Amino acid sequence: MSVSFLLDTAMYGNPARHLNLSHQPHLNVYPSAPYPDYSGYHPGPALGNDLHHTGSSWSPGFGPGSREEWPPLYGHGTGHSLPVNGVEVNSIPPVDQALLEREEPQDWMRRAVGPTGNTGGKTRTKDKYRVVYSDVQRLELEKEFHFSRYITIRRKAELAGALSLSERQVKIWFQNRRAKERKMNKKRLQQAQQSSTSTPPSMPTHASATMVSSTNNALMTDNISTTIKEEY
DNA sequence: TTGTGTTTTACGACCTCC
DNA sequence: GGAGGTCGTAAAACACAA
Repeated sequence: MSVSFLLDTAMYGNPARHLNLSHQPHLNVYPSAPYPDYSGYHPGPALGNDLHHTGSSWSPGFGPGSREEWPPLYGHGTGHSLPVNGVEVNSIPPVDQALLEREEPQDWMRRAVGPTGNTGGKTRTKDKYRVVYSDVQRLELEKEFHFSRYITIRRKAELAGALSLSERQVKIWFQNRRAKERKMNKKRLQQAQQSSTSTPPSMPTHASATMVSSTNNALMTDNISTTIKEEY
């Protein structure tokens, strides 16, 4: 349990899951929910613990084109650090695998996929069908996602290095994450339509308002791909 | 426990763009 | 042709009610 709960409750207001931080001390790195409102995410004071994302708004335009000009996120010799609760802490050290991994997923990944990406046509072993990313890995991926739904080549490489994931894993994660968001938007839209047909028109709630906003975001994503590519 | 529904990784097929 | 997009899906991991 996990980041998903943290993020769900933080961003989606889903109380269904429970987080036991006492067993995951490393999560103290992120003691508070960095994204109070997922759909209506507005960077502000709440993002004080997210240095590399400050100064930009998470808008349907998905951030400034200057994103690539930022220094590498973690431990690339830049001395970059993340402020936590107003206290500067060292960047998440790539060498601290205990924080990054519940296990050593990359080991079996390398075995299963191999340097060429395939070992005889079957890429999934029966040992482990898939790995479970660590809380830190997922949190950092989420943070990046909330900055921009489409990760650039450079950021993908940086993030992969910082999180001990392959670039392919990062790419797939972003694809799955976008799919998740589309799915949620679709669900919200259906619920809104159902409620609008079954009940008399009423003032839009915060939820429905954010739904529309979020849906618009999703609808706009078709144009984002080209926008991001232009950054390269 | 266990059964069940949901979420999370990972992939293949297919499409678009350069 | 390669890279990366969506879409659909498989199966592990997980949450939770009974």
